[in-house]
Amino acid sequence: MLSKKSQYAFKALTYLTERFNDGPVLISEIAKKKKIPLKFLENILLELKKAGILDSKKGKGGGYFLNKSPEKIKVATVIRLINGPIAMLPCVSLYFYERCKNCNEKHCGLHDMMIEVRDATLNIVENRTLKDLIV
Amino acid sequence: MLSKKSQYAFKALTYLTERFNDGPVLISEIAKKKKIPLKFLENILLELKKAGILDSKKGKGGGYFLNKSPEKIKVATVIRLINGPIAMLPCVSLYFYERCKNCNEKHCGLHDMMIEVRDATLNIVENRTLKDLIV
DNA sequence: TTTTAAGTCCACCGAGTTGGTAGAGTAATC
DNA sequence: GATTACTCTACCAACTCGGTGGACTTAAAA
Repeated sequence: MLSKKSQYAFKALTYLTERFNDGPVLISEIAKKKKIPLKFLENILLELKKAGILDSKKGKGGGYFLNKSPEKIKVATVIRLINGPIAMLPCVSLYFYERCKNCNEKHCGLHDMMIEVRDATLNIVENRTLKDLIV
Repeated sequence: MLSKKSQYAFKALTYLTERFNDGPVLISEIAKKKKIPLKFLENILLELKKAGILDSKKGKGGGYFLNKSPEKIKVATVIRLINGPIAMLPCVSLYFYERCKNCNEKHCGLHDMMIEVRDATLNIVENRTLKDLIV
């Protein structure tokens, strides 16, 4: 399951995608419209900014905005950033790989199955962007 | 990601699948062979027993064993039992469904995408059993 | 019938994560 | 210089995860 934080992140990003090219959007506006706790949203947006997905402007007329166009921000990137690994096991993760202690990965049925699951998931989330999330 | 508990559960179940029809297997044997902390494994096996997947026998010659044949125990069942929802969002979960507070589910791109992910995953884990995990 | 092997059960624990809040600081604009 | 709005640090409660300790119960064998 995606954490609440991830769910909030996607709501906020969806909102910023709809507002893309409208200039900076206030944190408070996003929080209000998307019903996200304000201070918690601050943390999330800051994290997204540090990762280069968002940028911000201080002072009057300031706020947050997407740093690239929505079709260049992959869903998979956001999940990995806020939620962590997409794979179900560390030993089948591409970005968070860890060797499996007690199976040799060559003859492990669970391993093989989880690779299939990972690929089926990646096939979707690697090929969708924020733009695909607005209907 | 599957929790460590889930990973241990699968290791133990794999072992019991290999030993199916050999009679009860000691917790201590499973723990040793699969390198799982003994007391933690106790909890896991007990939980699997309460769910009807395993059964046990007390006293000398006792131990744990599968309650049904391995090809009748689906991977999806074990994941849901020990790890929880398979879906990435509560609003697209079949067994742990919760209504989405801030999207109407009819016009939510994230929702639609996560249904695809769920189905791709279920297509694999609903059609595999413990028997498929041994190679 | 006593011993003993083995599972059962329950309480507890430390560390980390999640979800969230408070408030001072800093930068940009008017 | 006042105002606006993001930045940053610190903090918090609740929960989960991974794990332990120990008393209890059952059942079989001696």
